[in-house]
Amino acid sequence: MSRASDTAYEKIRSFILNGEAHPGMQLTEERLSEISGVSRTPVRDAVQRLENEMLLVRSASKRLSVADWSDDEIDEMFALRAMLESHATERAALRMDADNLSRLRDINAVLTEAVNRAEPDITTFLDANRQFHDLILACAQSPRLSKLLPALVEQPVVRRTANQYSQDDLIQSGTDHDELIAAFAAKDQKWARAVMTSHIRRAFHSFSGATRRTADD
Amino acid sequence: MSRASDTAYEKIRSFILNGEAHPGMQLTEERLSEISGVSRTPVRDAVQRLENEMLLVRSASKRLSVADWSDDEIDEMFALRAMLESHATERAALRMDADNLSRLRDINAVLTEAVNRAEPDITTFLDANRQFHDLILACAQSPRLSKLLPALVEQPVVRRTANQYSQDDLIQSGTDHDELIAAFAAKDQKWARAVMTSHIRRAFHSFSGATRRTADD
DNA sequence: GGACGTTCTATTGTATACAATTGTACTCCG
DNA sequence: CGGAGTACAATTGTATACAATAGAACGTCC
Repeated sequence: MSRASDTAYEKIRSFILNGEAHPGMQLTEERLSEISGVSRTPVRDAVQRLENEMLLVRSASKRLSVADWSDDEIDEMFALRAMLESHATERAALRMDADNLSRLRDINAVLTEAVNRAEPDITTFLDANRQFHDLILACAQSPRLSKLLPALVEQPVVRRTANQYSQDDLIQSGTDHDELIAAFAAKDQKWARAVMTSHIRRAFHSFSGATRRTADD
Repeated sequence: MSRASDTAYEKIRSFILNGEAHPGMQLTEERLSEISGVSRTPVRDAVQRLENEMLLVRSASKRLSVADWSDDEIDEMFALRAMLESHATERAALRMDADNLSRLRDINAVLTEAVNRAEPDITTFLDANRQFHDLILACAQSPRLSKLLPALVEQPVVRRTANQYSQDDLIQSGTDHDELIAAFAAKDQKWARAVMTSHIRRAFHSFSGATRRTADD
């Protein structure tokens, strides 16, 4: 989109994700306009986008507030993401070419290096991880998927997940990616799909295992 | 959303769907503002929604045009819809209560009556069909799905599909719904899912069989 | 005559002012 | 003292005017 609209989107998004806003917190468009430094018009564009990603919700009558996700909703998000991203992977396996395959290898080399240090570099991991998944999505060549998936790969969850990861988990991520690359190289759609599914399901359990300490523990 | 914004959405949508606009046709915001009778501000809201549904696309540099779907994109849409709606059905099967079950029965009674006439009433069929699927989606109780699915159930395709249907196809739709109701009554998630999947896949083949006559005919 | 650059026009993007709606607090009556 | 009604405040929705940008058309220079 446009410049001011984009900066508004970025600013508001990071305002929400960097913990400056707590779930359920009410926000007026004017407040968001102050935060992002642009007028309400581009703010409204940004807000609509964030509503689609369900980072913001329009409560009762048109009042905006920061979304508060229930455990069930987060579970659902992982389930949907697993479904759609596995589907994307299956498509990508069919359409993968040598160039993109080698790009995937390069990206994962960076990722692997970052997590194998004595002190893993989470930021680099997150960045490379996103690049990796984005490239697969691009290779799937499905405009629909490209529109739907990003709304499911919410940073808050991904980030919290990564922070919960042990170093072994992080390294396993790199290994999963290696196997995906192998599946792509073999043009084996089913294999690729299966690896992606377990990759995401593991992330899910890592996340929910680390954050759900409801009754016991 | 708001009043003007909604009327803009409706007007533009029907402008596109009722064949007044041809795929690829360029549209300015001002033109859309004339069509819908409101100013550009609410038009832009509506446009953003229609972009999400991919009825409109922002070409090259910010110019709006009516979407033109390739065969591959339509295939993909059915595939995604089958996936997500089957998932919704599985969730709904778990959460279905007696009230909603009886509502489904009522809706399908209307549908069945409409398609069993000498001259099937397509409009009533479409309306009842939409209500049926919407209610299942509501019973799935997943805000995410409720946000994602509608963008995949584009009227243009559904409508064209229905028009391609033979009367037997229409009647079969009602029968599918009956079986779904039975699966819900039995609280059998897998059964419900399977019926929904084949319900949508059949619609897909009915559609693509009737409309894909690329080389011949 | 063709290609590049420049001006002009069409279109989108942004800000601001105003209208409509919703929430809130206060008062007045029972 | 409580509740309904009403005025006021806060917030969202809409219109319009203006700014920025992309496209097209024209002219000039080689």
